Amino acid sequence: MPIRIIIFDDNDKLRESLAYLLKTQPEYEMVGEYNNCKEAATITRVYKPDVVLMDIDMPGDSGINGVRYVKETRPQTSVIMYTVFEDDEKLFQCLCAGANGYLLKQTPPQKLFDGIQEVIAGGAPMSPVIARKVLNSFQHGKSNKYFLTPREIEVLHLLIKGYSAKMIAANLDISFDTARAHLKNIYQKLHVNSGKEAIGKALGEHIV
Amino acid sequence: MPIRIIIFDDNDKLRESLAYLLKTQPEYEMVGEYNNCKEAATITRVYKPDVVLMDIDMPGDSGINGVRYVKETRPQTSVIMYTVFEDDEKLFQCLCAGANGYLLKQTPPQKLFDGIQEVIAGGAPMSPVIARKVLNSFQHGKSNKYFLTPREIEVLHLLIKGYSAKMIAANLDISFDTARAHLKNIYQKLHVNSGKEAIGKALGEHIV
DNA sequence: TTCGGTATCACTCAAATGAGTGAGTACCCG
DNA sequence: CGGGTACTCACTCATTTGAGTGATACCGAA
Repeated sequence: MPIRIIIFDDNDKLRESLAYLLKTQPEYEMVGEYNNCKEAATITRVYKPDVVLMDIDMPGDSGINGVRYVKETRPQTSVIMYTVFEDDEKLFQCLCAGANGYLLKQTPPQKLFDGIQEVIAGGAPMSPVIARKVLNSFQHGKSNKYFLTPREIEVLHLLIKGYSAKMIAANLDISFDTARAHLKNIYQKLHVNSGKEAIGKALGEHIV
Repeated sequence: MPIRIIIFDDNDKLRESLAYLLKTQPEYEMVGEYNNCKEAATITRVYKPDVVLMDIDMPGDSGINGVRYVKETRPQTSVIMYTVFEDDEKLFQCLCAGANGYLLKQTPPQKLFDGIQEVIAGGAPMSPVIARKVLNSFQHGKSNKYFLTPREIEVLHLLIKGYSAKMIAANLDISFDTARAHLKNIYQKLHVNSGKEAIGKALGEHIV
């Protein structure tokens, strides 16, 4: 059974030649090509594609919204971004919108075919420079610019898990008042005045 | 100039056969292989490898610490995790520690070679299932599987910012008790029983 | 029109929390 | 040895919070 593919790209020449290229391969079936993604939801619902190739820069709704339309309508459809942008902002917006792959337009056709196969197999094809950016985004290690002591970090971890002072005391085998003392010190160091603020700050600034 | 490679893996048989395999390729130079990563920092400083293949499950320091040692000592060295684990926890710990790639041990040799070339070229080789996990981690698509109402989402946002019930009431221009009523409903829907837990759950599960 | 959901508000009560103050022990480092 | 830091614990006090109960008003769907 051929892989059903739809392309959204406002560059007519590129889109058509890409469609032509895919049609020459027996394992793919082009079920649609569009120069905008306004109707992406309807199109997806009607044609049930296995794979969608989505450009970003299109008139009207951008491809970032296009991803949302497709994934909200039919989550099992794999969406591969196919664009010239290696801009961080757009990249992460696409990923957050649920894109399953991200290939730059400089990708040679054979690699594009590989990517389609990979995404069908449950993978996530990415151009090397993109994959690197994605992994780099994880390297924001705990800074600890607030000079929390080891014990305070332990307490903060439990606090983030939603533990009350009493539970923290029991968990660390210290007295209730000691747990509260640690919490007070943590709040001072983080310049907050409640556990809720501390949790927000800790999670937001990746302190832990 | 050959690519200088070091392997850390406590499986002697696998490590040695891998080293042998790499030695047969003229473009690679094996400059070391170790069954633990205790001295990874020193080894990295002395031998200046271009690429490090790092297992996770090793006696003593785990490969996750190994990544830290290598990247702290010599950031320009690329570290590729090479392991059987596709466990989420370990995966993201490795990425946060600065790994530049993540290949499962089931990867055929040719793909491993490709991965080494890719990482040298500035890419981030990942096994398909890993790449998919990584991209999935970005899909903060507000799931709202807890059926929060629009108003409750507003309240939750303020709660996450550390606002007290009184502040939420003032901010939304509603009474103190109404704000508390919304909070109580939110806690019920999230199956928690404190604001701290709600914040933890909301941020942890990317509800908002 | 009735029913359900949402949003609003009020009251009570026990428990938890934040803030302040003080103090003892242990350890490392100079 | 002395000083600093971390960790521990106790007590008070006002405020906040979670939980329970009940009520009113609006709106859209059945």
